[in-house]
Amino acid sequence: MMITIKDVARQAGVSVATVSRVFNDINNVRPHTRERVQVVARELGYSPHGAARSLITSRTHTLGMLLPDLYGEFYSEVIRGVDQAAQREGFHLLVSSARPDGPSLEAALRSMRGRVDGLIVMSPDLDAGASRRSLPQGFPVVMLNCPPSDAGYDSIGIANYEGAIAMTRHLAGLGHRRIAMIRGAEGNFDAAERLRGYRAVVRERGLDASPVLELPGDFSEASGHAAALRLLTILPRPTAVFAANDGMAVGALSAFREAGLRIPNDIALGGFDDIPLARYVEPALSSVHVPISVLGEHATACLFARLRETEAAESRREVLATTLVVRRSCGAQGGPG
Amino acid sequence: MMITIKDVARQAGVSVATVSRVFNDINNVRPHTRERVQVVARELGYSPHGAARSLITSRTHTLGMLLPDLYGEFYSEVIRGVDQAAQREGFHLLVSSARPDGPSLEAALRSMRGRVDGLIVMSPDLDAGASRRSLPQGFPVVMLNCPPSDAGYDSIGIANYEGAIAMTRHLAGLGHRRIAMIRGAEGNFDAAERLRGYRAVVRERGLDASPVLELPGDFSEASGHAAALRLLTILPRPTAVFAANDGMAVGALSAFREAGLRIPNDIALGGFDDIPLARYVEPALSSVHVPISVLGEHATACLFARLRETEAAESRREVLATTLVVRRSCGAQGGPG
DNA sequence: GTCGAAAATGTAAACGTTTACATGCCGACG
DNA sequence: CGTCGGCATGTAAACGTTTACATTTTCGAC
Repeated sequence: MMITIKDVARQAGVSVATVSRVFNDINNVRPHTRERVQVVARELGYSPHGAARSLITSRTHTLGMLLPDLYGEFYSEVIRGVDQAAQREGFHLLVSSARPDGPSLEAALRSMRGRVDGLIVMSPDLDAGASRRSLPQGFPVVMLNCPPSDAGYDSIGIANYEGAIAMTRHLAGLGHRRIAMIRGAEGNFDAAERLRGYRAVVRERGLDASPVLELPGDFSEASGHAAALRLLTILPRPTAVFAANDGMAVGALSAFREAGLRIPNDIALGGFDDIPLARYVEPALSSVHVPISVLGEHATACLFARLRETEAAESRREVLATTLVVRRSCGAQGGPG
Repeated sequence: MMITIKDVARQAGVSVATVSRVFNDINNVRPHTRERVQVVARELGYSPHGAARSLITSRTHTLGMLLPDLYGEFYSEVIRGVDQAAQREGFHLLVSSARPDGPSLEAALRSMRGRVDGLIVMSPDLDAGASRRSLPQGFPVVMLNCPPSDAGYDSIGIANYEGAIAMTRHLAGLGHRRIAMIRGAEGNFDAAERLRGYRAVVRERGLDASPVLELPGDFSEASGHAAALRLLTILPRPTAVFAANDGMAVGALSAFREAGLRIPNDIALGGFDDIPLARYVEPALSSVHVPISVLGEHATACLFARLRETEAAESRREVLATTLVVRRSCGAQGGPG
C-alpha cells in the first residue's frame, strides 16, 4: 500500500541506489535520469520512509524535549525558542510531557531512544540517577533549569539567586521591612534558589525574618491565590510580597483585589519570570525578566554543538542573566494603581 | 557503541527473539529466562531502537503536528490539548512549525512520512492540493481550523461565523451603530468567516457599512495596534471595535490607551478566541470563547478513531461551538473602566 | 577504432527490530 | 515405549533505506 523506493526504481527503470542518490542529491546522476526519477516519484507520491532512513544513517534529524508539563506561558515560550533554533538546522521536535513521577519519566526517556539525536530535559525535580540510567551512555543531553548536580550533562539555567536578590533588594530599597515570599514548588531547584536569594537579602538588610513570612506555593496561579489569602492573616501584615513566579503573583493579585486591597499602596508585589502576561495585568507586574525563549534557543545551540563533536568533551554549564523589570505593582514609580 | 538487542541476547545466552519477546511481554517466556534477560538489559542499559521497531511494525506511536507558527497562546493551548489526549494513548508528539509558504510546508510533510502514524494539520491558508500531493494516499490526517474545502480529510473547526455574529449583535444591542472591524490575516479561513459574521449583522441591523470600517490586520498584536491608530482617523469615529482575535484586541487596547481614550466609555472593544490573557487586561476583554485545548483534544480523538479504522470511512467534519464572554471592555456591565 | 579514465549506475550488505515458522523439549496418554 | 501436543526457544526473513564496492557506460585523445 505504501510506496517504497523500490516501486519508484522499478517504474523508472533504474536501481534503488539511483533513486536514493536522486533524493539525497549528492553524487553524480545524469540529468536525464534524475529527471525521470523525479517525475516518477512525484507521480507515485513517493516520500522516503523516515524510520528506515534513520535506521541506516543513525541520524533522525529530530530533537527530543522532555517537559514536566505543557501548561503556562513559560513552557510554551521555551518550546518556541527550541523550535526556532531547531528549525534553522532542519530539525524536528519530539515533545513529551512526562510528570516527573518515576516510571512515566523513564518510559518517556526510553521510548525516545532511536527517535531523536539529542535530548533537552527539563525536569527540575529529576534526580540525576534516574535519568542517567535510562539513557544510553554518552547520549547528547542538555539539562534545562535543572539542578547543576546533574553533572556529566551539559546544563543551562538562569540566574535565579541573583534575580531574587535584585527583586528583594529593590523592595527593601523602597522602604519595606517586612517582605513576605510565596515559595515555589517543594523540591524544585529554581524555587530553592529564589528562596535562597530572598533569605540572603533579608539577612543582609536585617529585614523581618520569620517562617510565617515564607508561604508555601507550587507555581500555580491557584496556589498564589491561596497564599495571598493566608498572608492577609499574618500580623503585622507584610507590606510587600515577592512571589517566586509570575503565575502565583497573578493569583495573589486577584486575591488582594478581591480582598479590597489596593496595589501597590496597601501592599507591593513582585514576581519572577516576566511572562508576557506580566505587562498586561492591572497594575502591571514588576518581575525579574528571564529570556525564556532565548533559554530554549541556547539549550538547542548547546545540543547542536554537542552533536557536532566527535569525542566527548567536558560538560558545560551556562547561566543566563536575569534583569529586574520595575512596573507599577511594586510601587516604585507613578502614583496609585 | 550503542547497545542492541543482539548484545543483550548474547550476554544473556538467549536468542534475539527471546529478548524481543521479553520486551514486548507478549507470548510465553519462562519466568527464569525473562528475569535473566531483564537483568542483563538493565545492566547494559539497553533500550529498544525506536526507528528499527517502527520500521518493521510500521507503527510509530507518534502523532505529527503541523503548525504555521508557535507564537501566541492559541497554538500553545492547542498543543497542550493534543498532547494531553495523545499521552493517554501513550503517543508522542512530533511538532513542526512550517510557515505556509510552499516548499517548507511540503518538506515538513514529507519529512514526517514514516515518523508518525497520523497528522494534525493546522494551516489555514493551505490549499488542499499541495498537502494532498505531499501525503501518501489514505494517510490519516485531521485538519484543524482549516477551510472545509480540504475535503477528503477529517476536519475540525470552530463556529467562527456564529461567534462573530454573536459579538457583533451584542455590540449592536448596546446601541452601537458604527462598529469597526479589525480583520484577520488575508486569505485566512477563520478571518474570512469572522468577517462574514460581522457583515451579516451589519446588514441585518442596518448598521453603518463602509469599507473604511474594515481595517486590515494579520492577527498580530502589532497589527491590532496599527489598525487602532488608523481607526482613530476615521470620521465620524466608530463607537465600537470588533477585533478578529484577542491578540489584535490587546494591541488596539494599548493604542487606545496611549491615545488617551477610555474603554469602554470612549470606545467599546471586543475580541475573539478568549485567550487566558483576555481576563487579565485592563479593562478585561470581552471575547468569543473558543475551547482551544478542547479543540486539540477532539482533533486527536478524531485521529485516533481514524487510526483504529481498518477501512476508509467517509470524512467527518466537527464544528465546536463558541460562546460570547462579556467582560468590561465592551461596556455592557459595570461602570467606567 | 581503441584505450582508458571518469562518470553513471547496479549489487548487495547493513542498520535493529519483529514475527512466522521450525525445532527441541517434556509430560501425558495410549 | 512410542507418539502426540503444547510450550519455550531458536532461525531467518522481512521492513525501507544508504552506501561501499563492482560493474557498465560514456567520451575524449590517440
